[in-house]
Formats: sequence, C-alpha cells, structure tokens
Amino acid sequence: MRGGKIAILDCNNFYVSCERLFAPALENRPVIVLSNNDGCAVARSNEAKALGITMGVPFFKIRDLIKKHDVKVLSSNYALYGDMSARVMRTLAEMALNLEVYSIDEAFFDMSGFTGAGSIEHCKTIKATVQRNTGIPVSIGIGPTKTLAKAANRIAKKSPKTAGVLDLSSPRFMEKALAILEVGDLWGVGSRWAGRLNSHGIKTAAQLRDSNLTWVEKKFGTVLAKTVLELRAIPAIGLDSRGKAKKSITSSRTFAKKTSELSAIREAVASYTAIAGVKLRQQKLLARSVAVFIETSRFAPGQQRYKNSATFILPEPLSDTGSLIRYVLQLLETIYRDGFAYNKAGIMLLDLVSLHGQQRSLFSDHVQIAKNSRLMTAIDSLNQKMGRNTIHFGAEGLQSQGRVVKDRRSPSYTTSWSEIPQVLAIS
DNA sequence: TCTGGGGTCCTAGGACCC
DNA sequence: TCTGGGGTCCTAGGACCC
Repeated sequence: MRGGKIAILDCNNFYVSCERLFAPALENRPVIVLSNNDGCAVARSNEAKALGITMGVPFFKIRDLIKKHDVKVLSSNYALYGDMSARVMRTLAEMALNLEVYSIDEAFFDMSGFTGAGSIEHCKTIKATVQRNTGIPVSIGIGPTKTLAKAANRIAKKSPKTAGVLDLSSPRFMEKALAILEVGDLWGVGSRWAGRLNSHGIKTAAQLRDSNLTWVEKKFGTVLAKTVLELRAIPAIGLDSRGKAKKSITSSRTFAKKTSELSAIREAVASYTAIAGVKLRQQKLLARSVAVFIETSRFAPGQQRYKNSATFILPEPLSDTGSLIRYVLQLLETIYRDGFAYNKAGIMLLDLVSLHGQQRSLFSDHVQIAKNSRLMTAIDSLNQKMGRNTIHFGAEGLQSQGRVVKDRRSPSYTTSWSEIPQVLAIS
C-alpha cells in the first residue's frame, strides 16, 4: 500500500508537562521526574535537557548539577500521568482516524485522506485542541510510513520553524530531512546499531535508506531491514495493530533496601502478582503460565551476583490472584538461594488468552472456579472504589505499599480524592 | 552398532521501544 | 551510599522426535 500517509502525535516532555499543569511555578525552569525509588531521571524539561541531563541518568550522578542550576526534582506520579494520557487520547480520538495508541504519550493515526497543505492544517488544529482541552503541549509528524512520520516528529520537536507540526510527504523536504538526521535518531535504531552502522560509514538516515537491503538484513537482521524499507516510503510496519491483545504482563520492582530474607521476597512477589492480576482481569485475559525472577544488584562490583527465574505452565488458564500467588510462591522456592543481597524481584503472567471462548478442562473444579471469580470481582471493585490495596491477600504482607520510596511525589490531583487541592475561602 | 536430515519446541540473550 | 518498569520481536542453540 504505497501512497499512505501516517501521522504520529507525541506529547512534549510528557511527565514534566503533566506536573506543570498543577504547578505553574515549574514553567520556564529546569524540571526532572525520577523513576521509582528516585533512582534515575526518566523525564526532563527542555531546560533540563539543555543542562545536559540525559535520559535514564542515575540521580546521584547529577546531584551537583541539580544544586548548581536549581533544577526542580519530582518523584514519578504514574496515576497522574495515566489519567492525563487518557484525556489526551480521548481528545485525539474525536479528531483522528484509525487511532493506534502506541505508548502513554504517543499515538499513530491515519492521514491518507489529506493532501498537501490540508494535512498540516488538520494537524495544527489537532495540536491546538489537545493543548486547549488538556493543557499538554504536543508535536505531530507526518510521513508516508511510521518510521518517516516519527522522523518528521523528531524534527518538529527540535526545530522552532515547524511550530510543532511537520509533514515530510513531499520528496523535497524528505531528502533534506533525511540528509541531516543521524541514524541514531531514527525510530528502531538504538545506540548499539548506530555505533555499528557508523563504523560502516553509515551516519545519516539518507545513507541508511540507500544502503544495500540484503547486506543490512544479513548483518543486522529483519528488524533493521524493515526500517530501511520504511525509509524508502515502503510501509513495513502496519498501522492496523489496534486492539491487539497483550502477550504478557510483568510486575517487578527494585527494592528500596536490599534483602536476603525469603519472607520479604515472598511478600514482594505476592503483591506484584496481585498488581498483575488486576491488569489481567481488566483486559479480560487468562494466564496459561507464570514466571518469577529474583536478582542481586547489577551495580555491586566484587559481590557475588545471582539471578534466576523459573516458569510454570499452569494446569489450566487462570486469572484469580489467590491461585496465581500460590503457584508463584512455590516457584520462588525453586530459585531462592540463601545468603544473597537481593535488590529486585518480579513476576510475569505469560501465554495470555482471551477469557471468552476458553475451554475448561474436564477435570477442573467448576464450583471453585466460579467462587474465585466472584471473589475477585468483589475485591477488584472495592479496591477501585476505595483506593488501591483496601483489600489484599495475606501473602502480600502489610507493607506492600512501603517498599518503594518516592520522597518527591506530587499529589495525585486527578485520581485521589484525598489529594485534591484544597481551597480555603475567606470572605 | 552405525548413521542423516528435518521439524518443533523451549530457553536465554540481545536488540529495540517508551 | 544511591542506577526504573513494562513491553515486543528476533536469533541461536539445545533437546527431542521421527
């Protein structure tokens, strides 16, 4: 399908923009948002990027820089970001065809009905409407393929001339853009491949596009070969992946404090299982296998490293947290070794299948399954109404909320009744 | 006892994305 | 001292089967 036209909308510095909505004092100054346990910088305002703060840099390495430039530092508030994301996507859905939400802050959509100046105009309207309705600034890139739309978006974000919207459909613009774009800035080319491509003299997007397809496929595999095709305006990554079901659900955390206690790890993985179980049921899925993994720190030179995982194929597809926890805890016993300072654990729900059209095993206990299902529905709805973790399984322990430290978290303005800003009226 | 080739499934690891 | 979390896809190698 040549001659397509695809756009991608991407929220600018999304987490920082969300925080700024409720704290205008954060405007026009460097701001960063940290990962769980305040470990790394996962979002930066333009001012913070200008200071050289890179994506994913550990917080302790930029302490001095932060002090010197008075950078505002926030813990992540995923409830806020998830809620704002939903608002952006709802607004976009009213104006865009074949919307494909790609991540918390990005979505592709179909622009094949628009030509020339019409596409720019339509996307400028979208940009203004999203900004007005949600307060979130966005950029939009347009191109014949997803990869080229992403490239357009990349340039739109950086170049003030574009005013946040760039259409690379015309060959003249395209040639100019690909000649200046570095391969490492392309969607699908990470730092490893960028380095290898550079060593072969391929530095720009245009050079990658014009390289030998067979050679690329042999040296780098089918994934990068698709990128080459997309750069040649030949769609190789479909738009129509809407509503595709998840294949796995993971829940894992780095601990605030290292531990070698089996009991602490049991509580941790039990609570991760509960978190993943909620997602599983929300998506009307069942898991056919479960996995658990534990590991010691990657960054502890000299210390004995241990990491291991185990997978178990369930006797039948499951979604109730109680049963999942039982299997996970049994699995944990098989990989736990005494005497290691563990800093991370996690569980995965795998081989997910749709709840509908599932055949029950001849031997399964239908009465028990129906009971579990009613119980989980009741727990899920209570937790949704009264706040997460109102009711939880005994195996999760009492501190499942306390293991992750977020000292700098903003209030959950949009999702938690108890944290709504209070206004005191004095007459 | 010797032996080939092909298929499938699983796992681990590596690359990428946000 | 302090280094996130949640995904996808591909590939290579081993086990196993016929």
